[in-house]
Amino acid sequence: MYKSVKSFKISEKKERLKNSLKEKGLKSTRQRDVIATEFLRGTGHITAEDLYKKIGRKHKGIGFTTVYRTLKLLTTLGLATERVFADNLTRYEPLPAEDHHDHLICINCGTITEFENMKMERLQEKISNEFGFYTVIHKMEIYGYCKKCKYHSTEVSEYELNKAKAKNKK
Amino acid sequence: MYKSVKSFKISEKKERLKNSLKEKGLKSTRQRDVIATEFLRGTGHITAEDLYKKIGRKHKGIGFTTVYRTLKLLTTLGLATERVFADNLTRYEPLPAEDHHDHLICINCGTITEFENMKMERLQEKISNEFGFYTVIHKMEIYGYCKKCKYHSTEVSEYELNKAKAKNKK
DNA sequence: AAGGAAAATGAAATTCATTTTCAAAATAAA
DNA sequence: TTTATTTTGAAAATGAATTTCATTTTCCTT
Ligand SMILES: [Mn+2]
Ligand SMILES: [Mn+2]
Ligand SMILES: [Zn+2]
Ligand SMILES: [Zn+2]
Repeated sequence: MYKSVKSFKISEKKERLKNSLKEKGLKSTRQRDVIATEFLRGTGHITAEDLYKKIGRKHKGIGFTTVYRTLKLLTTLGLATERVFADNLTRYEPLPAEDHHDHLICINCGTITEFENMKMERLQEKISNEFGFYTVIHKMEIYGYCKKCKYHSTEVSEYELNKAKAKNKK
Repeated sequence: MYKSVKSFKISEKKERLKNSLKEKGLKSTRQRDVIATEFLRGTGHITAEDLYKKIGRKHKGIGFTTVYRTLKLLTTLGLATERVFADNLTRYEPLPAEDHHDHLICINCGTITEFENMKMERLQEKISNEFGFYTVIHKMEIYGYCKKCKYHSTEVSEYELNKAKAKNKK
């Protein structure tokens, strides 16, 4: 039977999750399976809140707390990573991604584009060394207008708008 | 009378503040003067909370809210800028600084070191362009162990410790 | 299969930095 | 002064993140 590359990777990760759980004396549950599956299927950069909503549409009775805790768990187990961009929300993306990467973030439409640049990595390391630093992680984000939004930037930024909405909600 | 370069710059900035206030129909107050002075004297990367405490020692009766609002005001007027590092606290530093700069942050002692690297700036711009982005700002932070802390990292991170303290306070 | 210990769940409560509210005080123009 | 406008600051509100705890579920052992 045909199997896409992506679904293969997902099942591989789910296998890894299952093993890690057993190894640590933790339990496999319906909730963890649903949450992990839905999360790993996604394109990443999702908040616990949004994943909770996404799941809520298809599956009944999975609480926000469990989604939140499962994302934390996946992070602990090396299957996810946390990202905090300028809107100060904690987002998660599946790991291991192709490789280390940084982000371009559109302040109009919120689109997040990933990039990887070895020259940049080496330069960062060089700078770090110059100051006698030992680098653990780095964060590199470029904020601006994406290709699509570049020429329409007289409108109110949807990204800013979302922040405003988030504030006014309820 | 002798005047240091730095105090000259501070009075220059305070002059600018005074003018901006008048221009916008805002008022000059004792609080704003004290807060601006104390802030501009500092080395930057200070939270509203810490500036409030620092001021509290010398001057009586300046509320946290006013410190908070004055830092926001200075930011609006282009005399300060907000920075949010991995501990998720909003810090402020005087502007205009020498130039645009990025940060090296020690995850052991919390020391923040500034650096400026033109090669890095150009490379970022190049990457942005490749994706058709129009760059507005960028964020580049390197987290690791500083020169001092590099060889003592078996101890509990003071940076982490502060986060813990912050949590347990009260 | 039961039994039982340990872990997981989820609604509700808590935390904590940030932001807003509002009544009283201060500022500055007339 | 007088008066309109702004500022102040204590207290309240906000909201995302985290914790609590009673109940339920898992899964290991008889
Ligand atoms: Mn990413
Ligand atoms: Mn700085
Ligand atoms: Zn866009
Ligand atoms: Zn250090």
